[in-house]
Amino acid sequence: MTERPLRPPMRQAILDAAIDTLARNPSASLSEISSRAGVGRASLHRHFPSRADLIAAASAQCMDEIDAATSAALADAQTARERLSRMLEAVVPLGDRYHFLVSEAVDDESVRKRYAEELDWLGHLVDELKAEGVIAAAVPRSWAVANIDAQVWLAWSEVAAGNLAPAHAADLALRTLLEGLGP
Amino acid sequence: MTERPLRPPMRQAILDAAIDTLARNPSASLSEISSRAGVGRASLHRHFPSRADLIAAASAQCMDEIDAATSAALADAQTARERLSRMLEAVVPLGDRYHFLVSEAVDDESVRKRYAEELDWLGHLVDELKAEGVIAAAVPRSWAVANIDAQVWLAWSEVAAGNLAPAHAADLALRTLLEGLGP
DNA sequence: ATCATATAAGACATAAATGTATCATCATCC
DNA sequence: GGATGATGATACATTTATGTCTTATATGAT
Repeated sequence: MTERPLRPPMRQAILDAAIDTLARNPSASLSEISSRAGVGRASLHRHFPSRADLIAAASAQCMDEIDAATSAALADAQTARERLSRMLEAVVPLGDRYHFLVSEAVDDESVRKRYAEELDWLGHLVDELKAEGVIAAAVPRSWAVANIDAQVWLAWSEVAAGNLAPAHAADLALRTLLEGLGP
Repeated sequence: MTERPLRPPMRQAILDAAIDTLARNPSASLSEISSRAGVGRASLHRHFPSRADLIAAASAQCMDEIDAATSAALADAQTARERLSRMLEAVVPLGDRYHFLVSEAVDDESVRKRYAEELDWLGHLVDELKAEGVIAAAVPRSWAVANIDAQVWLAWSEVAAGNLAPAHAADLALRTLLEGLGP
C-alpha cells in the first residue's frame, strides 16, 4: 500500500480554500481563508509569507489544473471545432478556477506570462475555427475570444447555481458559440 | 439664458468618479475616488457619510441612467425582437454603469429591489422572444437571461478597449444572441 | 461690505488587515 | 523515551482605510 498522509497536505488545503473564497469575494481577508481551510492564520503565513505569494501560488495552481484538464481533453481532437468542444467540456467544470484567474489582478510575472499564452492559444483556435468555416470571417477575432471566455464562465455559473447539469451547460455554451458566431 | 453653475455640482462629480473607479477596482479607496473627482476626501464624506451611502447612491444613479436610456429606446418598439435590439443599442454604451451594478454587492434594499425588477423584466423579454420564435424553446430561460447580460458587458468591454465602435459592438451582440439562442 | 454656505486641507481617533514573533502542544522519527 | 518539526493560539507592531472634527479660504447672496 502506498503511504498516504492521514491529513491532506496543509498547503493544498490552504490553496483550495483561497481559490474558493477569493473567487466569491476577491477582497476576502486571510483570516477568512485560513478559517475555511481549517488552519490557523499563522500556519497560512508559514506557507505563504504574504498575501501576494498566496495569490500567485493559487493562480499557478489554477493554471496547472486547467492545463492538465485541457491537454488531456485535446489529446485526440482532430479539427478545431472538436478542440473547442473538448475544451469546453473540460474547462466548464473548472469555471471557478478560470474565474479566479480573470478576477484576480496577478502581479506575478510568470503567471501573467502563462495567462497571456492561454489567451494566445485561444486566439489561434479562433483563427483555425475561421479557417474551417465554423466561425464567420466577419466576426472580429477579439469578439470571438471574449465570447468563448464568457461562455465558459456563464456555463460554470449556471452549474454552480444549480440551474444546469455540467454536460448540459457545456453543450449550451458550445451551441451558443457555434450558432452565434457561425456563418 | 439659464443660470448654469460654472463648476458642475460636486455631488455629481463624486458619483461619476465613484462609478468610474469602482467599476475598475471594486476595492478602491475613498481617497482614490475623491482624487479622481478632484475634491477633498472630507467633501466626499460631507455628501456621502459612509462608503455604503456612496455605493448605494452610485447604484441608484446607474439605475436611473439605464432606466432613462432604455425607456426612451423602447418607446415605439413593437416586437420583442425589436425591444431586444433597441435595448442593446441603448445599454451597451452604458456598459460600465451596468457592470458596476453587477460587481458591487449592494446592501441597500431599494436598489436590490430595483435590480431584481430589471432581471425580471429581462426574464419576461426572454419569454416573449421565445413566444415569437426568436429564441428556441429548448434554451433555458436562465441561460438566455445570463447571455443577454453577458453580451451587454462584452460589447461594452470591446468598445472600451477600443476594438469596436459602439454601434458595431451592439450589432455583434444582437447577432450573437439571435443566432446563438435562435431555433 | 457683510453674511452664510461650501469647500480644501489637515489633524485625529478608530477599526481592520497584515506581517512578525513567541510559546505550548502534538505527531512523527530515531 | 527523547529529539525534531509542524501546528495552533496568542500577542504585538505596522499599515491602511475610514469616519469625525476643526480651521482657513473662497464663493455667492443680501
